[in-house]
Amino acid sequence: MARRRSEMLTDVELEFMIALWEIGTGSVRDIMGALHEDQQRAYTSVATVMKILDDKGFVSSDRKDRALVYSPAVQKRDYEGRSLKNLSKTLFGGTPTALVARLVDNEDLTDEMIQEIKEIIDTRIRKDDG
Amino acid sequence: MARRRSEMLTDVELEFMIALWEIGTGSVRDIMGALHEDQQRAYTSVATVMKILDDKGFVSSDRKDRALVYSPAVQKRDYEGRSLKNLSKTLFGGTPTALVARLVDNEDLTDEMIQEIKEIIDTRIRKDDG
DNA sequence: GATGGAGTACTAATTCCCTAGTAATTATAT
DNA sequence: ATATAATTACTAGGGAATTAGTACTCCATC
Repeated sequence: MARRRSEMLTDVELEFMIALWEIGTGSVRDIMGALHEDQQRAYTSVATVMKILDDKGFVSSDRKDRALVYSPAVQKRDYEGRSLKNLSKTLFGGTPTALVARLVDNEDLTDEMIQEIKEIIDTRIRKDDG
Repeated sequence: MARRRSEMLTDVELEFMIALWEIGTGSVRDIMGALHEDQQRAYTSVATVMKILDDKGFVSSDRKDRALVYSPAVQKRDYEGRSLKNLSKTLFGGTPTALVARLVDNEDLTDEMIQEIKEIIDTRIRKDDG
């Protein structure tokens, strides 16, 4: 611990966290193997970023044999929520409503997607009632 | 022009763009005055960032008298969409549905907000039909 | 005990962001 | 014309991100 300058992950840090979230727990070598990218990275580069993530509090580490095994200290769903809150705050005046309005504004969205979104909302409303 | 390393604005750049979007068009001094922040910034700092935004293509500049007058080259709604697409891609597997699901997952959301969101969706669906 | 392999820590180089000062330029007022 | 004010261009320095090399530690095996 100590860094924690930003609450948000950088692009590369996010890539690494996504890999770790997928495998749940893993060594540097495991994480290196789980990365989705085309770009090759040296083993030591991966190790360095994992240490930074540890410093920032996004992961925790345990020593198994001689290797460090990393686990997420922040769950993906939490970070997703944090990201949405951040985006909502910085760009949509803190109102999630405006965010959704812009989202469904997008021409790329198919009717099916809109329907799915509608169902998500309706489900949430029904859950509140019940 | 020339930089355009990232499609996305940094935090400070976004602050400045928000100021410019609000006033529509303005000189360095105008933008400095429109900034929402507590933090004071030197005139030359604002000028430097505006030049970078120009280099990156987010604004255009015209000389009026001796001063440069900046205008957005990217509209706020476009950047909002770009941000959502980016977030959707990096964190939600490219599916806006998952993004909305996480958004309405948030306990902070009041019933009123959920209702508003529902109306936004319903309006969009009706618009498609009509 | 020496050697080798695996892993971590340390360090470094590059690049970009952020801030702001100084110099140069241009216009205005006297 | 000269002094003054405003603005931009150039420059620099600190901090962080990214990448990766080197050195060092540990353990196992010969």
